[in-house]
Amino acid sequence: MLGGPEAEAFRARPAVTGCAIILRSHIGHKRADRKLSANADDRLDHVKRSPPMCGRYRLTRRRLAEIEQYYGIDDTAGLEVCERQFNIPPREMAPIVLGAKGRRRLMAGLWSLMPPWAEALEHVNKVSTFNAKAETLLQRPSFRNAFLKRRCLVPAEAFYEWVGPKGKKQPLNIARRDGKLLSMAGLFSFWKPASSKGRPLLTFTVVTITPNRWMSRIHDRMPVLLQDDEVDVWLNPAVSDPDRPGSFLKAPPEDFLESHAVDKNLLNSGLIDAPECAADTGVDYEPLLRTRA
DNA sequence: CCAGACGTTGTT
DNA sequence: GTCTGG
DNA sequence: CCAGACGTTGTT
DNA sequence: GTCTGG
Repeated sequence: MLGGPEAEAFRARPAVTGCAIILRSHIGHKRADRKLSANADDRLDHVKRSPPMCGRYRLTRRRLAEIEQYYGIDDTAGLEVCERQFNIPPREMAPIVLGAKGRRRLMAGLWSLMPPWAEALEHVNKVSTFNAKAETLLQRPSFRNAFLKRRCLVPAEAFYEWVGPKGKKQPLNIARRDGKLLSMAGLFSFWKPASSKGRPLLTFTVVTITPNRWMSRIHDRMPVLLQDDEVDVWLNPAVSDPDRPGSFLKAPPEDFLESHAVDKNLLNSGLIDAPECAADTGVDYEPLLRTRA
């Protein structure tokens, strides 16, 4: 797997882009239909549209071999469309681990879950679906069936989180203390427009939970980070405790993670995808952390 | 019943 | 498709 | 997630 | 303020 042709394709991404660019050109192309829902949106004053958490992370190609080894991947597909590595934002393509039928596949997916009834990719510009709250997975039409039947892993070297007041936001790199890969709990779907005869688009979301004590200094949500022995259970719903399907949706141990400051000029815009995004700037962010109640 | 939403969490 | 709001 | 834009026409 | 783009 280490030096296979697909691995090569993954490393040497083509100059001419694939789906990602096509997707981007589709998303946001049509805006006329927003007028139709404007009145309805105005009435939803209890549903605020705001940025969710866990909205940026890192997964680099140089660790592909480790990814394959760590998850026991026996097949990879379409990874060349994953353009981002060091600074991956929502609605970009990124690799996820599917565990269907005992096989572990690493496939490129769009970071924003498309529900089956969505008519067009613009859906993800109207309804935020790149995070899903663990507490309400069974209640949300957008996530319920995916939670019951279509779970995945979202592998990450680190995720980024911001601390401090608006205008002075300081990004932090949050990773495992032991240096291993993070396994964020995810849900996936294969989506295509009703009229389309093309190949469906794989899409995914990252499940979030209330944070542990360590993480609560930084934020009031965190991604569900599966422990090594929870990965199989998550991927295979049939094995999950049927009475408490979400019993392993919990925050990790207090000593699981570590953090360091990263360059806000590189991270904040979302445009830059460079190796330096991971570098510790040495900035003292302690004063920016939340004071616990 | 029909119409319309369907989602996240920060900040003041 | 399924749920909520009216 | 944050940064940065924020617009129009017609027609079926 | 709210949406899109990356």
